[in-house]
Amino acid sequence: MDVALTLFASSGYRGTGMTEVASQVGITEPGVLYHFGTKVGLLHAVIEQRAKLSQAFARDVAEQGGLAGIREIVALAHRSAREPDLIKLFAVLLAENFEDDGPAHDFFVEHYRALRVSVVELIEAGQLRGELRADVDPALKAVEILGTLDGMANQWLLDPEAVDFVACVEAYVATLERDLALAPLS
Amino acid sequence: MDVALTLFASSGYRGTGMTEVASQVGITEPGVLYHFGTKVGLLHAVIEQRAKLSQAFARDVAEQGGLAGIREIVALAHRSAREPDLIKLFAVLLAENFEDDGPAHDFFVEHYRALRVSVVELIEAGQLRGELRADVDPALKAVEILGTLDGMANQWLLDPEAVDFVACVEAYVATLERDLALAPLS
DNA sequence: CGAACCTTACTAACAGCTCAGTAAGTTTGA
DNA sequence: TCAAACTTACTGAGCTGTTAGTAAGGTTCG
Repeated sequence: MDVALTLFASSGYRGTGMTEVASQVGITEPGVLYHFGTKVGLLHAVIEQRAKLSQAFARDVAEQGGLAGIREIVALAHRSAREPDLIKLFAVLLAENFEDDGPAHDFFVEHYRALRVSVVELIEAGQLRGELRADVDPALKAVEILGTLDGMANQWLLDPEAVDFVACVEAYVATLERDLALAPLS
Repeated sequence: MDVALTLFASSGYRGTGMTEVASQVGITEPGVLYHFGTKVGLLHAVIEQRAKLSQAFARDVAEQGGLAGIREIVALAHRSAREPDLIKLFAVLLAENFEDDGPAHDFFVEHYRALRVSVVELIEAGQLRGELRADVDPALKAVEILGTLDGMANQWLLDPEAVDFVACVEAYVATLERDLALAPLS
C-alpha cells in the first residue's frame, strides 16, 4: 500500500498499472490482486487508510476551536511539507474524481463535506466564545480556508522552487488571525 | 479541439483515447492524428489556445491595479461559473502534470509563474498608490489569492450542490478588501 | 495535376483480470 | 503422534480489450 500510494501520487490512478505496483513489492500482478481483489479495491484500501488519519487530525484541530485551532493550521502545514507524496496523492485523486462516476468520487465528496463540517464547528465555537467576529459566514469561510490550503499546496507541488508552502501558510494564518479576530491586534 | 477540451476535462489526458475524440467529431482516429501529429500535439493545441485568453484576462485585471483589480475577481468568478468545463480542464491537467515529466508540466509551471507575476504587480501598484497596506508580502499574497480561487473551484467542481462558487468568491473578495485596504472600512 | 483530407488495415505494447496449479504452513482428528 | 484436510499466498499462462501510432491508398476540390 505504501508503494501504491507513491505510484498513485506520481502517475495517478489511471496512470499506474498493477504490474508496476507488483514489481516494486517483488511479487507478480495476480499476487497483488489476491490481496485486494481489484485495482479499485487497492485504491480504496489506500485512501481509506490515510483518510482516517487525516480526518482524525482535522477533528482534533477543530476541537480546540477558535483562534487556537486556527493557529494549529501552521503545525499541519509543517507536517504536510514533510509528506509531499501524501498531499500529492489527495490532490491527484481529487482531480481524477470530479466526475460522478470516478472510482473514488463519493469518497471525496464525503471527505470534503466532513472537513468543512470540522472547520465550520471550529469557527462557530470561536464566535460563540466571542473570540471571532460574528459577521462571517462559517460555511463560506470553511470553503475558503480548505480551498486556500489545497490551492497553495498545488502550486507548491507543481513548482517547489518557486513556492514556499510553509511560508505561504504562515502568512495566510496571520491574515486569518488579523481578519477574524474581534478586536484588531495592531 | 472543443471536443478534446470537454473530454480532457472530464476524463483527463490519460483517460481519454484518440478514438473517442475522433468519433465525437465524426471521423476516425488517424484522421485526428493527421491534424495534430500526436496526442501530445492535440493537448498542446488545446491548452495553448485557452491559456492565451486566460493570461490576457489576468493581465487586464492586473493593469487596473489595487482595489479595483481585486474587485474584478468577482467578475472573473461569474465568467468561470458559466464555463465549468474550462475550469475543470485546467484543474485536471494541473494535477496530471505535477511530475517533471508530465506532457504539460513546463507549460503549467510557466502559466502559474505568469499568473503570480500579474497578481504581484496588481498588489504592488496598489501599495505604491497608498491604496493597499504595505506590510503584506506581494509574492506570498499572490500564491494565496490564486490558490484560494483554485481550491474553492475544486470543491465546487467536486460537489456543486454543496458549494456555491460565486458566493464563496464574493465573500473572499470582501475579506481581501477588508484586510488589504489601508484604512478599515467599518 | 496536386495538395488537403480522410479511410481502411494494421502493429506492438499494455491494460485489468481470470484460471489452474503449487508450495508452505496451520488446523484437525484418530 | 502422524497424517489428512484445509487455508494462505502466491506463480505462470493466457484471455479480451484498448492504446497510440503507422503505412498505404483513395476521394475531393481548386
